Amino acid sequence: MPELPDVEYYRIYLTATALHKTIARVEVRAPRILEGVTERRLRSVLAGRAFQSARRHGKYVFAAIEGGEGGWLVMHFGMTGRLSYFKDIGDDPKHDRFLIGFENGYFLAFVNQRKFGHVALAMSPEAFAEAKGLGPDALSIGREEFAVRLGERRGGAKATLMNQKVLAGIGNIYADEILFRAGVHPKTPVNTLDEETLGTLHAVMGDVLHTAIAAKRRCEDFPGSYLLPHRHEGGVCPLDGTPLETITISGRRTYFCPTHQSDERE
DNA sequence: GGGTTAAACAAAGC
DNA sequence: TTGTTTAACCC
Repeated sequence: MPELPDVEYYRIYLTATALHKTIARVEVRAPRILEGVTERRLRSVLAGRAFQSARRHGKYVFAAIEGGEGGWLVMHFGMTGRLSYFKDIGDDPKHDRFLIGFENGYFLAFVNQRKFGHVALAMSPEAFAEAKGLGPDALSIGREEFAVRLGERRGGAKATLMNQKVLAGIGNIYADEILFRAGVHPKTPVNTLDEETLGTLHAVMGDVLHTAIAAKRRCEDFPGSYLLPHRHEGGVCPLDGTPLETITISGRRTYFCPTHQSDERE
């Protein structure tokens, strides 16, 4: 579930709550989520330091560690996850897998019910993205580069949008939303899209992501014309009431409107 | 061989 | 329920 807009919200949340506060303790409650780092190492890197700033690339949040050797804490939320800043350790959220305690007595928890998330360390967001082979962030990529990167692919539109190596940040939900608003069938091979459609797709992607980030901060308040609120069993197209169709793409449930997203392969 | 896709996997709640 | 990894597939 946490795709770019959700993760951007976590970045903002971390920035608002956890910067410039000296870290007093670190506790890993589910070692499984650690990726290439031990609890002992995390402690030695974080204890006595503070986070300086936070960034995001795709579905990853990075928190800069000031002082010491520097470096960045990296978090990925998997299917289910969020951050929670709270005061009383007795009020710790369910499924908190990684806890950072500050000297002011507050805690920042990495909440991850299904433990599909990851916590890691990196030299920089750039180095991490490079090592992972991530494409440019979906919110920063320009129209030109977007068109070039998609143009050289031959996969379906949805699969390509979700491919983190092509561009980073789009998942199942927002891929459906973007294609719906752009009127593109999810299986359309991207290398058959003309320049104009690619431009539309890029513009729509930016609109959808910005709208979603704003909606996250206003408690799931999405425009009625969006596919998202109708993306369920028996849902209908918000534009004309056509029953939405569902297909499976790469094992993912895909919702689309058969009248507004024509199949260009035919 | 490289790009693409389907299948397998991770964990927990219902 | 979904993102990532792995295996199998296709020019």
